[in-house]
Amino acid sequence: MTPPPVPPPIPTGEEAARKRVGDLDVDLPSMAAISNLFRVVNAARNYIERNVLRDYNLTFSGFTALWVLWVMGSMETRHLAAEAAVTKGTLTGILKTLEDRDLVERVTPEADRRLTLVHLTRKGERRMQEIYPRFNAAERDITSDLDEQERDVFVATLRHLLGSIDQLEKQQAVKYG
Amino acid sequence: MTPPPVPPPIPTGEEAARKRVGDLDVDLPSMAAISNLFRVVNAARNYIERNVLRDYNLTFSGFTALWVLWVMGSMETRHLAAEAAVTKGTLTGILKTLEDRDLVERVTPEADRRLTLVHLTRKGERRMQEIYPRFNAAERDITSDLDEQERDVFVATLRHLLGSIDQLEKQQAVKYG
DNA sequence: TTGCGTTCGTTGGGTCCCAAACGATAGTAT
DNA sequence: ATACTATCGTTTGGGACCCAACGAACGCAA
Repeated sequence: MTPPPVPPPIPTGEEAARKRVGDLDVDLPSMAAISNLFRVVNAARNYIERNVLRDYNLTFSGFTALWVLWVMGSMETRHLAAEAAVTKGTLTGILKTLEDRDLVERVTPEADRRLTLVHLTRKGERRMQEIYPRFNAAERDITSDLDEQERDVFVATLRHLLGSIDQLEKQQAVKYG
Repeated sequence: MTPPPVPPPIPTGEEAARKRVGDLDVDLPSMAAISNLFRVVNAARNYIERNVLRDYNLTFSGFTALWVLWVMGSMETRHLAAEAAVTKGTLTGILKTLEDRDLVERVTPEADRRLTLVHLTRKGERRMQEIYPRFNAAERDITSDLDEQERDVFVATLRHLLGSIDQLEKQQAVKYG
């Protein structure tokens, strides 16, 4: 179906960037890696939002919260925030939106009244069963042009990077903690 | 310290995700690729914001706009928006912030008074010369654990994905355009 | 020249996002 | 009991973000 055999295009601006910083002491390969990383995520996010989430009036963040609850089950706010990679304050707003739409519910456990337990409602559960196949189809669309090996290597590198950044954060924590 | 919590602090969730969707007809490798992709970008963005941009009171978006102007020179709003991967409306706000700080300036060309030309001020130029080396150092931090080959393969795959998503968008455009 | 479709940047409304401050609650040491 | 301290989720304030709607400006044709 797709004709173009291989050579991946160099994104607009990469050339200009090379020229501009040519004089300075700049590591070009890491610049290419990070800037293209952000480009890909922006494009992927837009694609998924427009082709899937839009139909359910969900933001990417809202979907992420639902997904975490769906996969891992009911959990406390702070853990959900960590899993969804947002602050507690942000999550409060996201949950408010989702709760207004009856997709999640908050419960205060009597054992410790500081906590808030969040869980999917029936409606939220049904909604996820409806959405996730389409979400995954979009994920497949995006990666379907990679062969099996390229895809596996890609995932391995992503995990590698996650580990590296985690190490960096820990070093910072030691310095300033 | 925290007593043993009811929902265990889950490391990554990849395992849980596999279990949860195990019954459904789901493509697990593409799920791993996309979800880890977003994880990495969240982590990288946080690292850069906290360790570099924070010192200059700049958001990631603000920096991106400055960077595009720095690398590619003065340009019209709609092009800047496209390069920075935000909508025109969003850019209006970003530019307002940057202009309030005298980092950029807006000029209406007489030839076509609908347009707005944006360029870096002297201060903006100096600021970028100051920031970019540190920004690039952070990029290097993040990728420094990859060997040369792994890094190059990674960049090639990112370009590959960019091309794929671009194709997908074009197909949508044909469908609905 | 008057009208009309198009192309700009901006505005408005709702959501998201963070950091910091806050109030309620819980645990512990006086 | 009375403080002190730590830990929750929420609130607040400023910015970012999208989309849809808007008005100004343009270009062209009747």
